Amino acid sequence: MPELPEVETVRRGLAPAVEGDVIARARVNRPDLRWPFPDRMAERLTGARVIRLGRRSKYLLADLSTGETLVWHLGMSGRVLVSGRMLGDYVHDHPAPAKHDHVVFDMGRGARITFNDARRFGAMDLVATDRVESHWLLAGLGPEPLGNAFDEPYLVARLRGRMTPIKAALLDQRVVAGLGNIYVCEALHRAGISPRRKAGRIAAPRVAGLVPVIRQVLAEAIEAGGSSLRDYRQADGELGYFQHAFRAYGREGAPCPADGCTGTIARIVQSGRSTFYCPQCQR
DNA sequence: CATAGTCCCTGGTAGC
DNA sequence: TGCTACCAGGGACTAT
Repeated sequence: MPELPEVETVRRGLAPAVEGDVIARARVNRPDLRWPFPDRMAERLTGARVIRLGRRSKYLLADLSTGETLVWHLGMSGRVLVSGRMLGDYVHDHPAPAKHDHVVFDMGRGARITFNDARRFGAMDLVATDRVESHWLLAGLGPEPLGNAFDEPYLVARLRGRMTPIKAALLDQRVVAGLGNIYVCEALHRAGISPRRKAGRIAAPRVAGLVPVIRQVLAEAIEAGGSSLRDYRQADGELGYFQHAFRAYGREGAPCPADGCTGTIARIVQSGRSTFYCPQCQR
């Protein structure tokens, strides 16, 4: 799935196709993804104007003229494709209907938005716009890593006393919202911190050092249009290219790219997921 | 509360 | 165009 940079890339690609436009017709091809869709979702979306397309963590948030907000998660394998016309320009032909095209929006200005999600871990819900922040999926999320609330004193305080490995702590969306397996591995590699170290046992200055590193790696990934491994694509169908900049993720057995390091990237499993790191320079 | 493990689902790939 | 095992970007739920 898309982690924060991928969702932000999708948001940027989608916004010009939908903001200010009306959902002329919403088609919902099945009753659920991870959870049942809200009652009468297609009817509630059809005719609504999209005021703004925002993002919180890995969630897209489409504020509608009806006073509701569409809360949209792409899960692990969710893809969003824009076809037809965007801002008066032809993007490309509508794709042939494909397996796992679960929700399709035909916009008034001629864009078509297709949400395809093979694994169906994605989700959509509708909530009153003035209560988005208390939606059950969003209420417990920690600060945005690129926002002002995520700073060195916050992270140090938040991890104090925690016995869980730093890898798991950074994946915990209550600590910081939007990091996933790839960018946690990349941030820890850049910071020179072992993913196995207990979060609360890392010297405060080193924890503090994670803050700018996390910001930097996310910013670079957004700049690159995200990382394309299997499913992820930008909204225009193009691949992101940050995967070519990975220093640790997916590089088991390859030489560590850190300056002066002669180590080899290793793969271990932590809480059931792969962690890639350099045992030599990440301590 | 914090933590670790399981499960949801499909599809791609490696190995036989 | 065989079969099987394993792996995958998330995260809620359960048990301890």
